[in-house]
Amino acid sequence: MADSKALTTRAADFSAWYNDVIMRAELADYSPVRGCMVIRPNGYAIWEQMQSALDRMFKDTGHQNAYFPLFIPQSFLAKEAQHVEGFAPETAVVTHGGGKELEEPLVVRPTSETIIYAMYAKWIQSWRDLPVLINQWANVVRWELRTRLFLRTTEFLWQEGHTAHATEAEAEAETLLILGLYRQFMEEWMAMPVITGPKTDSERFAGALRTYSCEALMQDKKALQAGTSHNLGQNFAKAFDVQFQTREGGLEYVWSTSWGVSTRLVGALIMTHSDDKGLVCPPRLAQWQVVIVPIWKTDEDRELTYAAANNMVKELRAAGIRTTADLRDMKPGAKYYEWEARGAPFRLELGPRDLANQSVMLARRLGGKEAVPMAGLAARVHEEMATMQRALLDAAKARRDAATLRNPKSRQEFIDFLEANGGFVYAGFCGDPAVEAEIKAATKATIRCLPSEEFRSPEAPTTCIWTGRPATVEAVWARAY
RNA sequence: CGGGGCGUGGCGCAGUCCGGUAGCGCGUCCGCUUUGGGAGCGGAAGGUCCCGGGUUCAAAUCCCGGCGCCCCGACCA
Repeated sequence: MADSKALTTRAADFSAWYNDVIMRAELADYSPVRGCMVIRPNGYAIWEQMQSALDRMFKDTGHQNAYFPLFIPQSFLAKEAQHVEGFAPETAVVTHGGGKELEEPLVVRPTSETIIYAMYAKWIQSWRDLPVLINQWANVVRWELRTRLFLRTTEFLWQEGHTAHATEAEAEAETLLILGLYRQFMEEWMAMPVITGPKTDSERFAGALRTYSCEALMQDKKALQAGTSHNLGQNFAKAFDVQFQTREGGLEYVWSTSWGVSTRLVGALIMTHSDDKGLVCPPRLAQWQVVIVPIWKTDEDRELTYAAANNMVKELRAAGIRTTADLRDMKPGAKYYEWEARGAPFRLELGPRDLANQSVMLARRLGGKEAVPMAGLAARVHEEMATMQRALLDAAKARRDAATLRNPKSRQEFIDFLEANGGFVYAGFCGDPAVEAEIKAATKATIRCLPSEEFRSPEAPTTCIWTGRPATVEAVWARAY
């Protein structure tokens, strides 16, 4: 009985477990359209929490939201050579509208640089118009060959920031500012530690000068690119003729950036924290931080516990805690299992015994149950949430660090670690793209990023792990999603 | 596109090898009893067996041809 209701375990089949968690928590479902998913209310609620936190951060740093069209004239994509090369193979193209063949096919945006720069060319004339700091929340379509719920779907939701600046230095500062915001969001809200740094040329965004990313490690020890921030240099400005008059009277192309995170973050959240009972969601992103389950036998107790539960909802909500009471007519045990699968951080069990004691049973999603007094409950819950938020980040960091190898002594140690353990490997790299490709072919591992200073090893590697030639940089390898 | 698996009430499956008029579990609805870790009993509703063709007295089952989805690779936020 219990077995048939249990999820596939992580140890048995990580990818089946991942799908089970999503289905059981009702985060998403497959749709009638291949590769496209339906984000169900429980999943969308997490995305909304992510959106509101990120949106606040963007606005606090001077960005504004806008909205650009879903359709892009096909010729626009072709204006930037690398961009079209990177995205043309995975675009969906509209050839007919209103029953007639279109004069020029319209591409369903895979990303919006091109149409946005077409507009920036109109809007930007003078140094006084800069910087332009715009973000949009949108859906995009990329015709991926193989899809996975949240991690890679044909259509996905994201935000894409597009900024234009007067100088190269300002553009670089913006790129790094956003990278920092992403990192802050991932660590402080998602409780997901990341390493940051520039990508190698082969992993760079199509059309960018430089791409920085946030890289996280999932519980199966595979890496996931969680967010990217691109310094586009003047590439798109030149392709779309976005010029401005400088303070000195000259004519120059703007320096621009773009950056984005997507609903993939929901997948990252799941694979970072969840367990064999289902979703584990950090309190700061949980739809319901507290779920109250009343327990009763008689009609009289039912009245009393429901009334107490409703009062408790009011009290906790007034204290800024997202709280709901589960008043369905089900056995309490059934509700416990359900809310655990859905990832509610805390459950308050409220029965006649608790009412008599003026206390309530607080059950933590991470384990442990204890009676706590009703007086001061909100303050207690706030403490518990802060503790859980910290515990999740610490645990994720510990898992990542345990799955990290620095400075392997030999090529064989490098290979063995990736084969046997997985995880991140920090090692020296000669910088040769051909070597990077060879390592990928041999080990399936790619360079996730060239780690920023704070992540680098205390002693910089001096030789390339693959060739033995002098290392030009330290790189982080992993098998990735 | 290569490899694997699967298409049967809302969901999960059995039945397919060896053709004989569709079954189980969960869920749903009604009633009674239950409710501090996945409730019990009784009753009820609900199916173009993915699609098209063929063989046959007879096809979920055999044959041919399609379509779709999932998983594993190559490509990618």
